Amino acid sequence: MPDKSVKLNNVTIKDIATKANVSVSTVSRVLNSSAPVSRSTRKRVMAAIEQMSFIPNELARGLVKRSSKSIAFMIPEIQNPFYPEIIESIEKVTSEHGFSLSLYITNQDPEKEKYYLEEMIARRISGAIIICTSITDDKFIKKIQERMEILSIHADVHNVDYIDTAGREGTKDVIEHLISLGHRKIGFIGYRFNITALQNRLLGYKDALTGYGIPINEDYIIEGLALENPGYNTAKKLLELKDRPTAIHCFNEYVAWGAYAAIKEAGLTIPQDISISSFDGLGITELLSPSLTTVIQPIATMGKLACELIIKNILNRNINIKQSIILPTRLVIRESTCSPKI
Amino acid sequence: MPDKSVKLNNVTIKDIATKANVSVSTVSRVLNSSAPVSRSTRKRVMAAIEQMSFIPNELARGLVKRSSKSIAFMIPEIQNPFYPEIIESIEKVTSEHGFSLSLYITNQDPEKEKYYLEEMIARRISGAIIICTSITDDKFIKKIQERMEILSIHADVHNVDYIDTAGREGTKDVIEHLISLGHRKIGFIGYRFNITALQNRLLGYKDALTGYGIPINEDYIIEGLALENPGYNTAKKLLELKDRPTAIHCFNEYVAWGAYAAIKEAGLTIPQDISISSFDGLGITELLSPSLTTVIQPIATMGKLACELIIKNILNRNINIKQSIILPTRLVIRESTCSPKI
DNA sequence: TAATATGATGAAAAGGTTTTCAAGAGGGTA
DNA sequence: TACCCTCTTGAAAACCTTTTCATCATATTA
Repeated sequence: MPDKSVKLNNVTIKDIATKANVSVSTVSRVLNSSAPVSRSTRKRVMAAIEQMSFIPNELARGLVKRSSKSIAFMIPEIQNPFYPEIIESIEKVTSEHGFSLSLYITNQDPEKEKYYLEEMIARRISGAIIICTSITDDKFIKKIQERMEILSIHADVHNVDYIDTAGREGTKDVIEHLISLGHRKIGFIGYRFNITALQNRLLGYKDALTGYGIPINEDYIIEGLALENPGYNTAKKLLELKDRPTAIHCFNEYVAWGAYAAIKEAGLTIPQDISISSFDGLGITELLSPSLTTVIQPIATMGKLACELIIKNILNRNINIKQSIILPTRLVIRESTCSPKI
Repeated sequence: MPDKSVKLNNVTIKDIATKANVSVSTVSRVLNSSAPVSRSTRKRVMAAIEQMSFIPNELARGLVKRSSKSIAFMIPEIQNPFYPEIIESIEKVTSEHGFSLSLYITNQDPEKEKYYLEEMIARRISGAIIICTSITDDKFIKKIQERMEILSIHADVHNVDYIDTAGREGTKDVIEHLISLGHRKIGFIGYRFNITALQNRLLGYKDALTGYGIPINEDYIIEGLALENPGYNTAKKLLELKDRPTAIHCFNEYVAWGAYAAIKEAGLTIPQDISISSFDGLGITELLSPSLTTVIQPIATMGKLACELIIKNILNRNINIKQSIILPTRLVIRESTCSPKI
């Protein structure tokens, strides 16, 4: 039987020092190039490291440095393909800078969010990027901030660095597009989480309608979605309305997919029978058919900026002023929207 | 201007000891319930902890415990929705057991894979789950194994715990289904990464054809896919063949989506003009239309088992025998397959 | 030549825990 | 009364680094 047994080989900086016949301080200097070391000693030390395949203990390092050189990303869920996409962009930056990336999935449970943030502090995580958080307890956040950098995406938290995309304006744009096509009965499908981004985009929806003097029909707006198959179930409901909308805008593309399924199942055709629009610009959505009219938010850029900013703050903890960055969106008109049937 | 300035408040076990008028050892005992402490002292200590909002330093803890109580998950990519799905199941288990989860994305670059594994050791990660690895260097793996638990998914690495699903059998099943419908010209679309799982499922494809005496047409098999839009581009190529297949099996569902797009773009209908089948059973795929005939592999179970097994091994490092678990798959016939036109 | 700067190195403290060992206080038993 | 146990606690070592301070040798400057 194959035996994967183990002898815990733990060579330390001390062993290297002994082998290279120098002090541990010198080894440390070689390791970190933190002070000049003569060419010959350096060579000896390097050789010892190589021979003993020494790997420095980051735990000990972090202990004295008071930081673990790692970033946490706290997300409500991961099934929505928006998250993998932004994770990818964040991971790229962390790995470039020698930070590791920890993932925390909260299901947007505020208790869990708080618990995780404290856990991050325990682990001396250097900084946390939180997205779509539901925490509103400013005092708590302030306490956390005393111990760790935080940056929030898609939710404007008091005194916390903030990155978002122009959800209100972007949504207004696409709704105006629908209106310009002749739609007056426009549905709005929200999302399972009650996040500020949702409220924000909903405002854009109302802006557009109001701007054109179209009364807001609350029956057309569905905010809190079911846990399973969000989008699918909601779209179904909208389709069952006596005076059903001729167009539906979906808060995000994950929801739009569900709507697509529901509409096809009902035997209706997009866009002839009903127009669909959405918000996100996910790579994967480009495979949808008919292609989806959507508001593209620069997801990768958002992740990249967020991560770069938090790393900058970590490396240079004296930047004390809250930063806010709102990135522009871009409407892309594709096949899923057209004028309503007369 | 809002000022988020900081005074690094770092209360330690020592401060608690002073405040509660006990020794640090006693505080530690309270913290870990590692030894009996009298009711009254415990109370005083707890009060001090509460009052000073003390959070123990996991770095220091990990240093003496020689482990950071964290699991790493190393994946080649994250765009394929298979990964979020398995991440979710793993995160559930890690968080239940008080482990944190670190994510490493390798793009299946063997150098990066090695680099990351060493980084994990530096960080005293307790265990690494690796999936679809391309590392074949047994010596290297053995060295890693001396320092950290490893478990491999979808790739059988020498002497490393191994979890997989029955890709060969599952693929054979679905190909036989296509054959039974009357298909003889069956394409196979692979994936962008050259992983053992791919070779494995390809064997199942060949098993089925051979079993029915159908000659294997190499033109119908495409293994190495382009980086962008895998599936889409490949399906296009297959459609352009003079004698094009009447059915296409896709290695995974991410690829199948691309194939759907290509086929619709070519003005063909699924399944009347061409049947499509795949492998995965992703939740998100249920939204595809027409619904996809697929081989369901128990992704969440796989992640859960993997994580539970590695945690068991971490907690109990004397299990020295390689474990292999192969989970069964299940064919689900839906709308995307039918008999070929005569 | 004397004073000073620079380069190379080591010793020891610090970072915050857990763990081992030792010891004191009571209670019970012979 | 003398001895042994158990319960509770503290002191100190260990975990593995980085960093500060000090020392010595050599090179530079006045």
